[in-house]
Amino acid sequence: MLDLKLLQKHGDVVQDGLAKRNSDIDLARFQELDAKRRSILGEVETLKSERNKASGLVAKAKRAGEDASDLIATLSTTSDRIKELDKQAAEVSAGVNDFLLTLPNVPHESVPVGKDENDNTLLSMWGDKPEFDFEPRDHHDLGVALDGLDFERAAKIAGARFAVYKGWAARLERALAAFMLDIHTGEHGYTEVMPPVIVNRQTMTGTGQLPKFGEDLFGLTGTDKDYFLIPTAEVPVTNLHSEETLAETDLPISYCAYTPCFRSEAGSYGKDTKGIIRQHQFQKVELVHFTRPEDSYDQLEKLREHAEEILKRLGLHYRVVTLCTGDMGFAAAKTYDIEVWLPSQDTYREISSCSNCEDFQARRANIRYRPTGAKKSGLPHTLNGSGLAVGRTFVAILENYQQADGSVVIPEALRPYMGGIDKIG
RNA sequence: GGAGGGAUGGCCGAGCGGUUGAAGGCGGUGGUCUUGAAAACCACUGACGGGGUGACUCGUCCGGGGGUUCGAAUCCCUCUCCCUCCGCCA
Repeated sequence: MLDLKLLQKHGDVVQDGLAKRNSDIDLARFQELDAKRRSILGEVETLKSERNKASGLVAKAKRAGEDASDLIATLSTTSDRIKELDKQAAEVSAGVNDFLLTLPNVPHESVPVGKDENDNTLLSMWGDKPEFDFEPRDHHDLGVALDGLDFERAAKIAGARFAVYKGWAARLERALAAFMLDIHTGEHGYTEVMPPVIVNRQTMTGTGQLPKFGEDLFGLTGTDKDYFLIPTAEVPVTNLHSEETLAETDLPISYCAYTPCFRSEAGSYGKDTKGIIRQHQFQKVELVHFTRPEDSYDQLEKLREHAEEILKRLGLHYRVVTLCTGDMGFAAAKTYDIEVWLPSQDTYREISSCSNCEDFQARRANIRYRPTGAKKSGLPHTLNGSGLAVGRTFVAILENYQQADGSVVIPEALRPYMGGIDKIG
């Protein structure tokens, strides 16, 4: 959510930011609504002030045993008017709020302006493409041939876009998660968190999934609760501190969480239908930071480096791109995507997305912090990034480490987590 | 699932329908005293939003929402969460 004051005083800045995001939202309707809200509020607050004073007089009179029926009669009228105005104010405020909840974040000034993913800019590259003296196979065929991935049975028990991991594959998934968590908690200073993967509507609204993107989510039916499956651990972990005021000395707070993620993948029919690149359920290690506003862009660089470190240790070739204004997510002010090389597709695919949401989510979720010595509290910045998407890391390992005989070599760093084996197949 | 009990400021804990934003205590901050510290004593100490350069001022908030009333922390309804007992269960 954007700062109401920013919209009131610098609507042009917001309108400009929206334009860069290819949004055609018109702020005029908002300005009108907000002016109405403020005018009603001014009137009703004056009336309330009068009512409070008169109420005190009634109390005084009653205590003195005097008659106050005249006063009470006057108050009755005032009170009716207040009720009416309060109701109007609530309606208009709800309208203002609903509108605010649909506005995306304003891009940071360092973000390249562009229309879509073709305008993203290359930040860096690491490693080299592996060379094969044979035609590399894709992870789907490798996984099936090595009896690790079973799509047919997954389709039987659940449907399309699900997979069963068996034997070495299940072990590899678990090994990758443990490997990532150990590095982030042991070397990068993160605190591991295991949150609920089912959350309520308020939580989904806090990070920005709702009210606009409900079609991307799985909701739970057959219960009178308003429950949703999380699309990323960013949702429960960022909301961990919703409705709280943190001390400045608490910051930065850094959490990592390994959770399943659920996405309906509405509107992606026909995309990545083969294999486990795009699933309804996948596992991810997520990194989440709460920082002071002045520290958040330094923290974004660190966050990106933490995610990159995993790929370096696994020896996987990747590149980093800065997302342009037109390609960024709803809540982000700036985003780096880390893309890993996939030989079968002869291209780079997203394996991590690291974003600084600035105070956008903090304002929605009412996460505050109090600068040391300050009277007023402020809004911390929140950041999140994958570190990494485990399923896609699984894919990258299979494809990049495959051998001519159809076997797959286990990267050195991962062997302790795989019971010491150095090869699958 | 059944029965009962709760939710008040950073924490504990009072609170007759009428100067109660809320007693008291703890904690915190400042001060007095002291060589220093502790103790003791004194003062200050909630959040959010609006207005004013400022001293300041107005409004809202006692788990959430709704209702009764001139007036609600206090009465009624409802929801959520927590606790105790029974049942079921990993």
